[in-house]
Formats: sequence, C-alpha cells, structure tokens
Amino acid sequence: MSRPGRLTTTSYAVLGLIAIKPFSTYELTAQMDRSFYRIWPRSRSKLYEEPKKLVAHGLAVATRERVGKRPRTVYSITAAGRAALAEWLQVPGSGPALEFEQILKITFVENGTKDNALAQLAAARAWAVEQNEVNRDVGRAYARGEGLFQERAAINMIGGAFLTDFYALVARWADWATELVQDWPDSPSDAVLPPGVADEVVKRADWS
Amino acid sequence: MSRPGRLTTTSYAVLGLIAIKPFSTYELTAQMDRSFYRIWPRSRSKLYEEPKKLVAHGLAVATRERVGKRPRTVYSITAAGRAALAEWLQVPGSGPALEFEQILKITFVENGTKDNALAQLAAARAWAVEQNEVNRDVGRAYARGEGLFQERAAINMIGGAFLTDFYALVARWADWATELVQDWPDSPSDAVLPPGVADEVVKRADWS
DNA sequence: TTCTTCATGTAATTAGTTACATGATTGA
DNA sequence: TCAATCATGTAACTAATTACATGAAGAA
Repeated sequence: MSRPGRLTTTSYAVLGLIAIKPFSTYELTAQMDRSFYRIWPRSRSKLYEEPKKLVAHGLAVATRERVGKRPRTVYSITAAGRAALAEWLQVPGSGPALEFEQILKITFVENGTKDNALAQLAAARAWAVEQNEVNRDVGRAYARGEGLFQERAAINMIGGAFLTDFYALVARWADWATELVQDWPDSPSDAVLPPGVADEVVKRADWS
Repeated sequence: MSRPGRLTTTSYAVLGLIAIKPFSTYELTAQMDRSFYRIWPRSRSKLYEEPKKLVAHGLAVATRERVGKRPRTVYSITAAGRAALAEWLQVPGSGPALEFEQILKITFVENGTKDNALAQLAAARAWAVEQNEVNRDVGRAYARGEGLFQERAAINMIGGAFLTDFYALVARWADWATELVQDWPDSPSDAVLPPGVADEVVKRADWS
C-alpha cells in the first residue's frame, strides 16, 4: 500500500492547475511560469513528481499517451481532487515570506564598501524594472482581451495587482536608498543617519 | 580532510553576524530573529550547523566554554572570514523571492467560494498589521536611541524601510482587493472584471 | 522544591534543486 | 540533413525543516 507522501502547498498548486483543464507534465511547467511561479516558485522537476503523489492519493488520474514512439502522461483531476481543493481553500494560508539577498548583503556591508551597497541597490532596481516590463506587457495583452484563460481575468487581477505594486515598491525603495547611501562616507561602518530620516520612516509605519 | 559542504547564502549570513561580535549558537538564533530573519528566514536548527561549516573552511574559530557543567560553543570570525565576507559582498545578490500562499489560494478560488477569498484577504491584512506593529515599535525604540548596536543604525535603516513599506503595501492591497471581491457573485468562477480596473492596474505599472 | 522558561544541542526526514539524458519537430 | 529548440522525463544530491532531548536558572 506504499505510503504516498503528504500533500504540500506545492501539491495543491499543481492540483489547482489541472482543475482548470488536464495538462501533460510539460505543459504544467509552462503553466506554472505563467500562473503561480512568481508567488510560489518551484523548480521544473518538482512538477514531474507532484502529480504522481496526487494520483497516489486519488486526487488525479494519469493517462498515458504517445507522441510518435515517445510516451507522455496527461493528468486530470478527479471528483475527490476537486473536493480536496475546496477544503484546502478553506484553511487560512500563510502570510508572505520574503527572501531578499540583496538586502542581506547591505545588512552586512560594513564589511565592504559603500560601492558594494550601491551596486546591490542598482541590481535590485534593475530586477524590478525587468520584472515590471514582463508583468506590464502581460497585463496589457490581458486588458486587450488577448490573454489565455480570459474567463479567469477577475481572479488573476488580484494577484497581478499585488505584483505590479510590489515591483514599483522595490524600485522606489532602491531609489530612496541610493540617495541615502550616496551621502555615506566611503566606509559604511562610519555612516550616520541624517536627522529626520528615522522619524520619517517610522511615520510611514503609522497606518495600523 | 573531510570535505566541508559548500558555503551558501545562509553561511554568509551567519558569518555576517559573528563579524559584529562573537556569539554562542543560541545567541545567534536570537540575533537572526532581530537582524535578518524577515529577509532571509531560516530555522533555528540551521544556525547550529552553519558555524561548523565556517570553522571547517577556516572562516571562524570555535571556543568551547562551560556554563555549570553544560558546554557551549562560541564562534568568532577569523581574518580569512572577514576577507571571505568582503568578497561575497562584491558579487551581486539575487532579487527578492516571494512566497505568498494566500494569493496562491485566491488564484485557485474558482474551486471554492467568494468567502474563501475574503478570508484569505482578511488573513493577509491581519498579518500585515501584526508585522507592522512589531516593526514600528522596534523602529521607534531605535529612533529614541534605545536599540542594540546603535552604530549600525544607518545601515539597518535601509532594510527596515523596505519592510515598513512592504507591510503597508500588503495591507493596502488587501483593502483594495477586498472591495473588488465583495462585488463578486457568490461563485468566484462567475466573477467579471469591472470596466476600467484592468486599465487602472496597468497604469500603475507605467513607471519603468 | 517544583514548575517554567531559557539555553543548547542532535537526529530523522523531506522538500526541493541541479545535473543529466534523450526523443520529436521544425526550419534553414 | 543538420542544428536548434521543444518536449519529457530520471537520478543524485543537499539545504532545510520538524521533532526530540535535556541541563541551567529563576520564580512561585
């Protein structure tokens, strides 16, 4: 009776995809890129494993097809799968978790130079610009009615708007920080906070 | 000569901490919470392993002390360690990675109810309020000159400001999304995008 | 003196990534 | 017909988490 591994958030993410329509594993990886990769990043190879778990739990069924002499597997959701999804949606998800290596490096920049800090900030801003351009183009296409799965537009907008604002935040923050750091002395450990800056930032936290 | 594992970003984060001053492993876990946990979250047990790797690489030295009859280990950085840190600061870090399960659930909420979506949004807002209150209190204490390691204030402000703005973003986004979702029909799969919303969001992406 | 919280770790397990391998299709 | 790219996976490895265990110190 081979214990199938426990279902993880990633399992449900895959289950959510095949709830839209059946997908082959390869198609799943493509869909991940477009649907949840930016809020739930996982490697491609995961998407070859997870569906097997779903099948073991009876939440999906696998259909073997062949393309030429090459086999491929298409996964479809079962009734039990839909029920499991609905239940999963009822349990509160966890709040956002952030990994931000560029800030981490700035946190320890006293062991390096002011230029190191400026470079990390520039990289962060460039990252935001790049992400934003992709995001904006997809959004525009969608607004023109060109996107895939248009019937999901209202739902997708919720997450899309968050990312839009997030990229803008990263860029604005990088600009703000760059101005501050430019006034630092060469050695970051000698940097002092200009008067008023701390208060101004604290004031931005005054909404809750 | 037992191959020590490769150094990861987490290794350097720990190295950055002991560069401030020597810490015992337990103190390291406490420092992590206050310094980098929110931008580089790792479990406590990691902080018992990583220093051993640093020692194996010659970047730190371990001093065995005892408290009563109980031993403890204090780690200090070496000259090679400082050099390694400085070098690490020169390589560009990766951009922010986000994991946001609440949005993930909203993405697949067509398999559930409108209330499911509203509940996820409420949870997200509550999360932001909670994080913000802690963050704001720490910031205020710092502004009054009460925080630990005040000499690092200018540096810490950079990352602190990002988090401040991030929490505000999450809350404002949740409010915005809640208003939208409240107008949905009961079944999320029937939701349609009100005219103008898509354009308005796309416009917010128009800065790069 | 007992309970709780602080302090200090190890062991077992797993989720996830990186690297590899190769068939099918298309266009130059 | 050759190269490039799309499609389809497996295997090996490891970073990270969860669960467990227990001594010290202070409070009640």
